[in-house]
Amino acid sequence: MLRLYSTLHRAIVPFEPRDEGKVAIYVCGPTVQSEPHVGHGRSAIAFDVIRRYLMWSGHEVTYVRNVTDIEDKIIAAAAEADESVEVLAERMAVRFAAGYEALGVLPPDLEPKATDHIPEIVDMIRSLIERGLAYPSEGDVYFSVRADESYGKLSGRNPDELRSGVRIEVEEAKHDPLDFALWKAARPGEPWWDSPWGPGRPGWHIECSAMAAKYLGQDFDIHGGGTDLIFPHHENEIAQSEGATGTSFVRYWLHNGMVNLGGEKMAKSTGVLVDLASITQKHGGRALRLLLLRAHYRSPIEYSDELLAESEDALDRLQRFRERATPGEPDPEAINRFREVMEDDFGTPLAVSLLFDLVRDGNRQLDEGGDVESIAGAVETIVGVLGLDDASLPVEETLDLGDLPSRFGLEGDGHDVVDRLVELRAVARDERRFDDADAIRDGLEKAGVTLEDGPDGTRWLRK
RNA sequence: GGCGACGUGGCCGAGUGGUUAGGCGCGGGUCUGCAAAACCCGUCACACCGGUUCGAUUCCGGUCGUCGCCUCCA
Repeated sequence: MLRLYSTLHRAIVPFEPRDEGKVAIYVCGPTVQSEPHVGHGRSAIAFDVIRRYLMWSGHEVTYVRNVTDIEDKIIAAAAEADESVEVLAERMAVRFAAGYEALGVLPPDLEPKATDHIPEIVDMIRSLIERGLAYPSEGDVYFSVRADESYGKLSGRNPDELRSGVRIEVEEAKHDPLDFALWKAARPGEPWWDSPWGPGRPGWHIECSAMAAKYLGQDFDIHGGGTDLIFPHHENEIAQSEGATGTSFVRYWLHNGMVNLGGEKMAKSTGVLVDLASITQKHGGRALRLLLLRAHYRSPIEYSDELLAESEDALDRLQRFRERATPGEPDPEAINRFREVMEDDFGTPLAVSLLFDLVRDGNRQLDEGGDVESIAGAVETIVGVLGLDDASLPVEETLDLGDLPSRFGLEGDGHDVVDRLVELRAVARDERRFDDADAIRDGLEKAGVTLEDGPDGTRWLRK
């Protein structure tokens, strides 16, 4: 029985989907205003693993992740880059897609864009006005927070205690400082759409409510996003969706923890961030994926280059075992254990621990000449559900072998030359010319290539 | 100020009322021509102060500290 932590329940609760055997998931995707950073990767990976586990454990999953392609920040970024909002949004959407792919994040079943859903958004706003929960004002439309009795139930905030009034700009047409915009009147030079309230564009919260309703209906199973979205974004989504329909919006709210850098939250706005593409290119997506899965998805996690390097080493250990073992039918005991830790709020740290336990057991048995098909099979299963294989490897850089090839009568610095050098070293060792053999090994080591001698010959890997 | 999370060994990071997390690093050993890899052994852990208990790192209370949200944010 799957149990998961729901922010709304504030506890780990049994998971009971709306429809038996099916799971409908909506995860807040990016606002495509700039390049993705590690924090975006963490959220994507957290919910990707949740999705993969649910699929693997026999659920039919519908996974929706939106793209917010109209927003104040995008408009500002487009103005600064001297290009249209559409072009900038599309350019960044492509960057996000590349980042997700490098991390092995499965493409969503549906990836709706805000700008493709203006009619749905307008309809929802209209319903809110009809129900007395929203009001037009000077071309804007606002949600009336005071009219919503249950407002604050997700974030635990009491409207009377919110200090929102402090920073309200004078020109805003709100009746109450707590109210938030559903529709914003068009300003000169900005994209706009027609509406019953005049030309304008949607507010930031309403798109998710409208798109989730369209593709997943009401009372769907899981809504995900970062903890930084709990308030106000998800609180407002609940207010809008339940206000417009009078029915429950979402059954379980899941939130991933933030990625910190030097103890501070990674964020575009503060400039405290590490660009995702720079990491995936140089180190591959797998190492970062493993790094992130070693912590529970709800915990804050620290990022540093040292920690990434550590994960790379751990990944090497895993890969070496997988190369020397032939997988067969997975060991049922290991699979049960895996299921157990994952059913407990998606315990990937324990799953990773289990993975390395299997690696050690497997290596030991291989050393003793035993059979490890079932262990290797379990490893493959876990690797698959964690999505480690689908993440990218580092981009192969050219090697700098120096004068090593020429010293042994070879040319070039490609991988074929490395293969030839390894062969020459084997000959030298057979002839007990260890000076030559060690010269090749040391030279390769200097170029970042490590040799490992095994019973089936020598293999090399880049370090 | 309000809401919430958290303080674990050299570092990261799980977990538990009394018994091995795991990874990385470090020390020793086996193997190896020497290494690397692999395996084995080891490496004074649970912020502080009270309380409950036969027994607490694990439960309760307090203190100190860190982080997130309260404004756009994964």
